[in-house]
Amino acid sequence: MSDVLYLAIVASLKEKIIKGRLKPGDMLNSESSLMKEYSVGRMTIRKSLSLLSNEGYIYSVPGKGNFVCKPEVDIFQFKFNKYDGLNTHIDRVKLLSVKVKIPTKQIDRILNMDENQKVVEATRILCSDDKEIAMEVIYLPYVQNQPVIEDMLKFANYLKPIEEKLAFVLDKTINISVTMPTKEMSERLNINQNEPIFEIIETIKNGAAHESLQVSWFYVSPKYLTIKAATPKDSVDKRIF
Amino acid sequence: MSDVLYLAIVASLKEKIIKGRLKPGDMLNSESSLMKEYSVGRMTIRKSLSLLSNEGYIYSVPGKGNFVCKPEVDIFQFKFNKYDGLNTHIDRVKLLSVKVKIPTKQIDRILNMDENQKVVEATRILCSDDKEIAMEVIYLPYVQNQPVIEDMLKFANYLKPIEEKLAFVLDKTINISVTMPTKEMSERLNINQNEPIFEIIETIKNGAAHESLQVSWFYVSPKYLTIKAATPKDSVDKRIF
DNA sequence: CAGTGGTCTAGACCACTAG
DNA sequence: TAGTGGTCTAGACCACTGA
Repeated sequence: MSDVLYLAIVASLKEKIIKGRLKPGDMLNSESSLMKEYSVGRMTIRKSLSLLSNEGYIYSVPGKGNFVCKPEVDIFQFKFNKYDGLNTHIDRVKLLSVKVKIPTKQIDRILNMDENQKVVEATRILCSDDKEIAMEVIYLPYVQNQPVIEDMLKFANYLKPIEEKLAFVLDKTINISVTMPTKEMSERLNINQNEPIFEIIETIKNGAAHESLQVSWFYVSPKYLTIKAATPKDSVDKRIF
Repeated sequence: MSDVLYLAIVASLKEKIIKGRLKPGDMLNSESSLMKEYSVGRMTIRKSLSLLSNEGYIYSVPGKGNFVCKPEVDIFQFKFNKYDGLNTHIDRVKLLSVKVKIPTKQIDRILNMDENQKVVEATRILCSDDKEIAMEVIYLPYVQNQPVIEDMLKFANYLKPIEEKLAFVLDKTINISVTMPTKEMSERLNINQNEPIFEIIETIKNGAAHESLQVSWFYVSPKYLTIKAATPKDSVDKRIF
């Protein structure tokens, strides 16, 4: 198979699992048995088991042994970005309004605000090729002496610098649902009032600081968005050891 | 921090990355430097680096060094199953029709069928609490002398046994979009013809055998489905070594 | 060429599990 | 008590990189 010992062992064990000779819940042979079976040192066996574990095939219980996982077949992954993930390219942003408001209870709960802290509410239209294709309402905590936020909000993906800076600790969640456009939306986005639109609620948090950065409501016609998701592949070739 | 050496080193390096003292693209100190820096053996350092690599913080280039990743902030993960992932519970299935047909070009391409092979087209209604809430059209390759497929299709999640058997090699993809119901659907599902519905196209393949098992069109009202997705957490506590 | 990461071994001690 | 996996060390050889 492979000229790398631990990969050959991985392939061999994986085959046993896939072919069903090892079933979910079954215990693998002990590491010392496997050492003899494959005529290798312990660390080589452990490297193989480690790879299988990372790929979701097995898990280990200290003092007992290594076991085949009960597989999960309903996990999907997809890549999505409001600003460059649509079927068309955003080339202009119209900033409709920027207001400082007292947050509603819902916003307050989501953003986990301080007492009496206000929010900035920004409403924007995203355009592609001079057509208005999406609308979003953004809420972010208002901090006094903030840098000129309005200039910032004129950029479609104004969070990009922050995202790059905080990338390793960013927690994002999105809720995707469907509604009918309000009158304003249907006029703005030039769609029929009985054509459905996606409603995507996105929250962005700094997971390390447990601090909410933003929540937004994003509306776009299904014309411009399809969610394509797939079961994740084995995390290939990750460095172990 | 931690009484386990490699975890303490992971935490230390992770902090440097999060705090920005190590930026994307930067090279980490070499393994031998890190050995001296933390006063541990090489394998301990490598175990730490391995964990960081698995969690997407770093990658390594043989002959050069270990580098901080350019982070990916737009990957989302969610769990979804047509049959137990809705806002309500499916408790009955009405099998409307099962036909053997010559596949359309689209189906033929998706299922990658043999010449002249036919498909089974099954149409089903999924009910919850005696309301008809979802409709699906399933296509699967027709093989002669097949076991009584109609009995099977009366079970909502009739693929479950196959999924469990093939779990480790199953590739699923779903496309989520939105349309308006056809006349039949709106009558069947008792929804207004100008209420939108989710259209979910799912393909299921055996990734090991490169064999397509099924493709289906699934229709459900947004009332019963919201997609909730989030950025994946660090793959916690995976066994390495 | 020296330095880097990749693979692999042999051996050690520990905490945990089960009979 | 014997066996299991978890952690850690010291040392070896390799292929690859860049000066």
